Amino acid sequence: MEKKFKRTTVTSALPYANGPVHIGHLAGVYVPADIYVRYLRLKKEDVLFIGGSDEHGVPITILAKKEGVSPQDVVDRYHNLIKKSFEEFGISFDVYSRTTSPTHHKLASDFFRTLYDKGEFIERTSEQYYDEEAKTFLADRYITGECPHCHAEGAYGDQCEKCGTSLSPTELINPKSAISGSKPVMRETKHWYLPLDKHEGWLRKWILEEHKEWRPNVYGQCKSWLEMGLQPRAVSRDLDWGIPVPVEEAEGKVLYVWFDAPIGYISNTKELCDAHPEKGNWEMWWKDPETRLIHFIGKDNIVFHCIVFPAMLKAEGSYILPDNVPSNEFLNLEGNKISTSRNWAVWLHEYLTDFPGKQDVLRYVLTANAPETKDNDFTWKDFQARNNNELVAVYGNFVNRALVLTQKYFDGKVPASGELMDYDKETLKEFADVKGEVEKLLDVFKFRDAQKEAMNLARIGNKYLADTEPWKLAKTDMGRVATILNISLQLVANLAIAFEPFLPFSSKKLRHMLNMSSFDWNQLGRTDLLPEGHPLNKAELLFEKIEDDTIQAQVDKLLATKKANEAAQYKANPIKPVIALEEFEKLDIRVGTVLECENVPKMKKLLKFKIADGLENRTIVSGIAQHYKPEELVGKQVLFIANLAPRQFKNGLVSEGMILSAENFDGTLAVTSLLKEVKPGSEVK
RNA sequence: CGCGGAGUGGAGCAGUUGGUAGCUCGUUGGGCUCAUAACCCAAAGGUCAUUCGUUCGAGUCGGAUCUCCGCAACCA
Repeated sequence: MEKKFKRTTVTSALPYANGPVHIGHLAGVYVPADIYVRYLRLKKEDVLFIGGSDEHGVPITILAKKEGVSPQDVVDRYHNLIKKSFEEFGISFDVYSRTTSPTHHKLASDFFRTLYDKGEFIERTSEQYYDEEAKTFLADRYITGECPHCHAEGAYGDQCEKCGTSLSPTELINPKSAISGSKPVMRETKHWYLPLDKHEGWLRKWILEEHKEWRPNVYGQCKSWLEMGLQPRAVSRDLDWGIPVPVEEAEGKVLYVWFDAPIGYISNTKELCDAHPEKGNWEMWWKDPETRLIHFIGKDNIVFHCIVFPAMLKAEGSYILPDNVPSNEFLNLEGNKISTSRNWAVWLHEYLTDFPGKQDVLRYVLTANAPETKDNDFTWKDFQARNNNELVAVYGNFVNRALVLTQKYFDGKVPASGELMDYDKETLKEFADVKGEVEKLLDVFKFRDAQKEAMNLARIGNKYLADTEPWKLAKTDMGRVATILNISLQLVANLAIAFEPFLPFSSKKLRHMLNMSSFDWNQLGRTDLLPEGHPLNKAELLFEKIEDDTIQAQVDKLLATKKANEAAQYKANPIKPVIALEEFEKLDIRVGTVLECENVPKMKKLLKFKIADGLENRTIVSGIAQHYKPEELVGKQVLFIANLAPRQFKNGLVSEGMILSAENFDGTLAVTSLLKEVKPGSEVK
C-alpha cells in the first residue's frame, strides 16, 4: 500500500498575510514539511512542495482600514516579507505564490462554478447584521454588546468572554458594530452552502476506517466532528475583498476565505507547472491516483483539511484526496501562548536579522522540541542549551575532531583504511543501521525522533574516538591511526547526508569542507564516501557557542514588547450600573495604620495585617504578597472596608475587612493610601 | 456536564499493539586531553496527577475526580 505511489504533492498551510511568520508557524508546519520534502528529494523521488500566502478575508480588510491603506497594500507587504524570510530560512518551496494571483482567481472561480453547476451547493437566505455606516455585513466577532446572561459590556457576537457562554449576534443587548461603532441593522442576505451533512457517510468510512494511521490528535478531532454530525457551511460572504462569486445574482459577494484558500494549493501548483513544463502537468499532481497528497498543517486547521476540503474535492469529482494530514499541536513561547495580536512571538524575519547564519540552530531546536503529540514550550534557555550542548558539543565537535586530526597527521588527505578490528566493524555496523531507522521514522512523520537518530551518528563518532584514542596511537602505530581516521571521516560524510533534510545549511558547509562531490540519500551508511587520498578543504567550525548575553537580550526584548503591548492595549473597564447614595453609605470605609504585617505560611499570595482602626485593632488578610514585602507596609496608612463580613480562610485565619488596592493594567496591585496622615479609624466619605 | 488534547525523576520531552520506566539537559564521582573547557564512562534521582476497576500483569485499557492547555472568533 505504501509503494503504489509514483509521486508526492506536499502542501503546507498558507500563512495568512496579515502579519509576519513566527516560530509557531515554523515548528507547526514549515520545518517538518521542509524536512520531509528534502528527504524525498534526496531519495530522488518526484515531489512538489507547494506554499503561498492566504490573502483574502475580513481581518485583512479591517487591518487595511485601520492603517488607511488598501487591502492589496497590506497583503503585498506581508506576502513579500513572508516569502523572503522563508527563502532565507531555507524552506525549499517549489512555488510560493498567493491567493490574489490571476491564476488563483480563475481556478477558484471555476471550481466554485463547477460545484454550482453540479448542484453541489444549497442556497439559503438569512438575516444578518449590517453596518450601514461601513456599508458591510458584520461577522459575528465584529458585533459587540451587552451579554444577555451576565450583562457584562463588550461581549462578542459569538461569545461573552466574561461568563464564557456562546452567543449568537441576535442575543446581544444593544449591539454595536466593532468597525464603525454604529448600531447595526438586520438585513436579508443569500448565501451558498456546502452541505457537509450529505458527505458524512463516505467521510466516516474514509477517515475512521481507512485512515486509522493518522496521528491521534488528527483522528480524534475528526472523529469528534463526525460524531457531532456535520452541518452545511456557508461558502460565500458579503464582502468586497476576495474572489467574486461567479454566479449572476451574486453582486457584492465573494468566496468565503476558507473555501478559496485550500484551492490556492492547486492554483499555485498550476502556476508553477504552467511556467515550468518540465515539472509536468498540474493535473497530474492533483488528479492522478498514483499521486500521494500530503497536507502539513497546524491543529487549528484539522477540520478544514480533513473534512471540508476533502468534501470540496470529492464534490468536484476529479481530484484525489489527501493520503495523510500530519498536524502538529501548538508551540508556546516561554510558557505563554504565542499571539500575533499581543506580539508574544519570535518573528522569523527578526530572528534572521538577530542570528545571521544560524538558520539551522532554529531548525534544530524547533524539530528537537516539535509539538508532535502535545503543546510544547520554546524557551531561549533551551535554545541556547541545545545549541551549545548538542549542536556544538556533539555534532560540531565530532566533525572538528575528525578533521583536525586528519589535518594534523595526514596533511588534510583522507588516509587509507587498513585491516578492520572487531570494534571498527561494530561501529560501522551501528551507523549503517541509522539509515533504516531514520527512514522508518521520517516515513511516518516522526521528525523529532528521526533527528535524534541522526544525532546518534555524531554520538557514535565521539565515542569511537574516545575509545580508540588515535592521538595516543600516533606515537606508535600510524597505520592504525589511518584506519581510525578513515572511518571517522566516513562517519562525518554520513552525517552530512543524514542531516541534509534537517540542517541543510550545515550540510552544505560540511560538504564543502569534505570536498564531497556526490550526495545521495542512498549512499547513507556506506563507508567509501571519501576515497583514499581525497583532499579535504580547510576545517571551519560548523556551529558556534551562543553566549548568555545574547540569550538575555532576546528574553529582555520579549519582556519589553510584552509590557509595551499590555500598556498600549490597556483600556479602563466600563463603569458599573449607577447606585443610590444610600447604597454607598452602607459601606464603611476607614483609614487604618499598619501595625504589623507578615507572610502567611504556605500561602504565597497572602499577607496578614494587624491594623490600628482607632478602636480595638483588627486582623486583615490581603492577597497582595506578590506585590509588596511585609516590611514595606508597616507604619503606612491604608484604606479598608471596615464592615465587610469576616471571611475565614482554609487554615483558620479570619480576615476582618478588606484593604483597598488598585489593579494596574499588568495585574500588579497598588495599595491605596492618603496624601496626609489622619487618626486611625477616620471615616472615608 | 460544548468538543479535543495533556498531566511521567530538578527542567524539557519520549514511551508503538498492556509484560523489568526511557532520552536530552542539569547534578555528583571518575576517565581522557585530539577537540569550540568540548568528549567518554558511571551513579544518584520517578509510588508515571488522584482514585476505583479489568487482567497473571497497566504509564499503556475502562469508569470517576482534580488541574492545565487548545478549539468553538483571526491565528500553526
